Amino acid sequence: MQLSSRFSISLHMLVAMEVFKDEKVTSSCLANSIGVNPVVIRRILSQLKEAGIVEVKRGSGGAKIVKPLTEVNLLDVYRAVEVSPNALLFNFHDNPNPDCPVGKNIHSILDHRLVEAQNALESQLKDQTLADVMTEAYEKIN
Amino acid sequence: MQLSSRFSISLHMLVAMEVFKDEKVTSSCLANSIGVNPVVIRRILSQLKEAGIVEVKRGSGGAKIVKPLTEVNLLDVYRAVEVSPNALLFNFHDNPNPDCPVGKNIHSILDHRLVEAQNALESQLKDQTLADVMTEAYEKIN
DNA sequence: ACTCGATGTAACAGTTAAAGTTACAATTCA
DNA sequence: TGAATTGTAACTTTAACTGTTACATCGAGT
Repeated sequence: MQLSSRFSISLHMLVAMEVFKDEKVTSSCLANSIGVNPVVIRRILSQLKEAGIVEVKRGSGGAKIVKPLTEVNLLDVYRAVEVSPNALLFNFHDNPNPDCPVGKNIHSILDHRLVEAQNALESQLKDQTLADVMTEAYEKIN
Repeated sequence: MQLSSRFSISLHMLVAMEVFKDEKVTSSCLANSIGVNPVVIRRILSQLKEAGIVEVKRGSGGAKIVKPLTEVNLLDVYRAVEVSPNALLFNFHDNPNPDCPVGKNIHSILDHRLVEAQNALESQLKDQTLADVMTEAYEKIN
C-alpha cells in the first residue's frame, strides 16, 4: 500500500510558487503545471496555509511561501498533508484478543518498533529543507 | 494517510506462531488472537509463504516459521505484505506538465529525496529481527 | 457600486484498495 | 470415507483519495 500523492504534489506546488514568485500563482496555474484539478490544489493549499507555510490571497488571487526556505523542511510539508504529528504511519489492527497472551501484549511489543521506524523516515525528511530543494530545482531548470 | 494494518497483523501472526509453535497454529486460531477474519489471515500467510518466511501445511493444517529468527528482519516482513521491493512508498502525481519548466524537472528534483526517506524507514526495519521481537515478547508474556 | 477573476468549500461521483464474508474445491490424515 | 483445514474466488462493505461541478464570498480595479 502506498501513501497518497499529496506530498509530491505539495512539493511541486512549493517549487512552482518559488520559481514563479514574481508572477501571480493561482490554483489554476499550479493545477496546470501539476496536472490535477484546481480544487485539489486549493485543498492542499489550505493545508499548507494551516501549517503556516504559505499564504493565499483571496479575491485577487495568488499563493506564496511565507516562511524562509531554510526554515521549512520536508517533514513540515509531510506533516501538513500526509501524516499529521502524533498520527501513526502504520495502521494497527483494532481488536487484538485480550484473552490471548500474545494479543494482550502485542501492543507493548510492537508499538515502539513501529514508532521508531516512522521516526527514521521523519528524521530523514527533517534534514531536507525547501532551500535545498530549490537549489537543486534552479540547477535542473537552468 | 496511513499504511494498511497488514504489517502489524503479520508481526502478530509471527509472534503467535512462535509462541505456540508446539501446538497446531491454524488460520482460525491466529484469527482469534488477532481479531480478524480467518481469510484475511490466510491471505497474509500466503504472502509470507511467498517470501519464504513461513510454511503452511494443507489438509491437516498449521503454520510455522521456517527461517531462523535471527535471519528474518522486519523489512522482510514489511516487503512481503506492505511495500514490495522496487515499489515506492510515496505516490507521485501522474501528469506533471512537460511544457512547464517545473513540471518537466520535478521528477529529477524530488524522486531521489523520496527514495532516501523511504530508505531511512526501510533501514531501520532491517535492523530489527524476529529474534529481537521474540526476546521482548517472551519478557512481556512471562 | 459593479464586475471580473479568484478563493473556499460543500456536495457528489468515480476509483482504488483494504478488509469482511461466504462458499467451495482440494488436501491431509485418522 | 469423513472431518478439519487450506487456498482461492467472488462478492460486499468501507474508507480514502481524487475528480468535478457549483456557488457563495472576497478583493481590486474601473
